[in-house]
Amino acid sequence: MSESQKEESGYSDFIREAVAKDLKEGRYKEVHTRFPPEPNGWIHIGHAKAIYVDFEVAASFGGKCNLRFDDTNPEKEDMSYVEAIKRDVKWLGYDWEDREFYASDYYETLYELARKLIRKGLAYVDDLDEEQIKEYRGTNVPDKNNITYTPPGKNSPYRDRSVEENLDLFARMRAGEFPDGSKTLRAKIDMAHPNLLMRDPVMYRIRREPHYRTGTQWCIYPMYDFQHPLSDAIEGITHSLCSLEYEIHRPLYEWFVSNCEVFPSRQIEFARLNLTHTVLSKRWLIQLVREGMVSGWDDPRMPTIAGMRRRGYSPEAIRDFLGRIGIAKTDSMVDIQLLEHCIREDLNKKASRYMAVLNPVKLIIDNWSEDKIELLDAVNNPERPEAGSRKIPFSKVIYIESEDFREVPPPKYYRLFPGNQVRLRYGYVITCTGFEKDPETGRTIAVHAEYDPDTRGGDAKDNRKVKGTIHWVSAESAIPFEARLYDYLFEPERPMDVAPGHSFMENLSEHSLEVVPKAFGEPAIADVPVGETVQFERIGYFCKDPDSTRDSAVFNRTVGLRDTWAKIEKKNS
RNA sequence: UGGGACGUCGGCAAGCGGUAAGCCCCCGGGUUUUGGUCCCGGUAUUCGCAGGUUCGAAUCCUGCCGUCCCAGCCA
Repeated sequence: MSESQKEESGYSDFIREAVAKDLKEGRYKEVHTRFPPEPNGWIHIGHAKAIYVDFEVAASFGGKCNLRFDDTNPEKEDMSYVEAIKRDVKWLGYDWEDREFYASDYYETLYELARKLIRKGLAYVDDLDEEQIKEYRGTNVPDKNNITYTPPGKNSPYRDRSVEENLDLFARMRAGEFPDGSKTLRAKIDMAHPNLLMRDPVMYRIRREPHYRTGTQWCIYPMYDFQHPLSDAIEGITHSLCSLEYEIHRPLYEWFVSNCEVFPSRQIEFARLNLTHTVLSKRWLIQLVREGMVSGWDDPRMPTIAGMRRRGYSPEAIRDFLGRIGIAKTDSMVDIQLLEHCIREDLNKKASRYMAVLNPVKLIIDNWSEDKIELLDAVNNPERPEAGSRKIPFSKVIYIESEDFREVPPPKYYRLFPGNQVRLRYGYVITCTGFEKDPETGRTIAVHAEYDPDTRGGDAKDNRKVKGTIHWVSAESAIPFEARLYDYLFEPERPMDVAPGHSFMENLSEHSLEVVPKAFGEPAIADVPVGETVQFERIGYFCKDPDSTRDSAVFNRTVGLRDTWAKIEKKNS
């Protein structure tokens, strides 16, 4: 949906509807959101949806969106992730201006707010260990095959310590007097609450782990539920948009807001993105990287922003996709074909056309003189005449795609076969006169044809119909390159649906990458810059990979062209 | 046998008491020097199910059923 349509149709999603209502009723005077990634991995298309929602909702109301690193777990976070996230958000087209924040910058304020809660008798230092906390919470009561959390929890014996003792203990926790895990600061809410998160949640834990930003300055770290609403408050966030799994955290979010008496941000939850044939969870992506199942975070098969960029996706196509899937509360699984449609649509308009042959077979034009080379005109982009044209050399021996020749044509095949006529794109109309086979393998090693001199450029002056047009590359000037043909990372639509005892790793596709070590391209491909996506006519879109060197190019297949012939052939078989 | 949410076409998703938008996929047909693009046409008598209210219900009420989330001192 375009911006103008959005305007016309009022607010197209429940979040904008709610925000508009808040503004109208005076609950907030402006809109201020935030994108709060944890710097513990590279961001993927699922985060892109959150970024899109956070930035675009704010923009719809003339508001701002902050970038805030939610870095309160020193064990997993580091600076390289911060840099990667910033680069990717920027690349997607979003600008947080000077509002780059870190939850770790709020540690001191957070600590003071925790003391405030202690003083109000709403927080206490607990000596229970991890196991005991779990036990006292009253969870883990199995029932048949289900699990029930019905039983109320029990109060910790340390729950009623005095304010003074709590203040003292908390200060000593900070000072490093107690070993890791020996004490926690807990909110005093209700151990019988039906919502488990409200059963005295942990606010601080002791962890002697250097933090990538604060170093060894702290040995106590705040937990998400305590830290997030307060970080939002510190930044004056009006709408704290997050995914559905935080719905159950909202009462806690509001408890901290009201008891700490801070700016009341409103948390609204929406469904996170799920995509077929891939996994969208940092935890699983990290596993793929660590176990070497992919070449890295930016492997073109990864649903990471960096992977998609390297694959050849454009930020425009990704944003278009994000706009089309909508924002709602229904758990959903979006067909990856919609993403592919978006990139094809974008690239169809933008990508320059070239000819390249992935699976070459020689075609010899017998009535063409031995050393004659002609330069022919080829249109750079039929969708954009202003993109101009280029010259491509034509000679006696050319390469064509082996699939474009059949000794015995299947029904409806209108490419090359003995006796048939076909047009060489931007070249001549030729007639197949024969072919040579390797006596040992039975494979076709060369095709013979004769050209019609009256068809230069591909136009048949008479009105004869030449149904087929095939691409080609002149052998004498062909530029060899490596093509990496990518396909879905996972075979099944839902890779996480695995039988008990099995891993999603078993669902990795065998043909997610097929390397063609020696494909041939027309001379002009040498000038394609790294990172640019082009179309190889009749094949698909390809992006020049950074692995390319001066004399050997690598092209990644972004996505193939729609292939109607493949469908017909499949139906006939 | 707890709590929180969600169920509209194969997949997303509008709809907000007045008689089921749109997009992707799929299937036909046309144009075409990419079997690409583009264009035209076809795809839910029905909204998880069952009742009820109403002149009128996907929209309101009641009850079922199904799916997801919550048992980190992760976020």
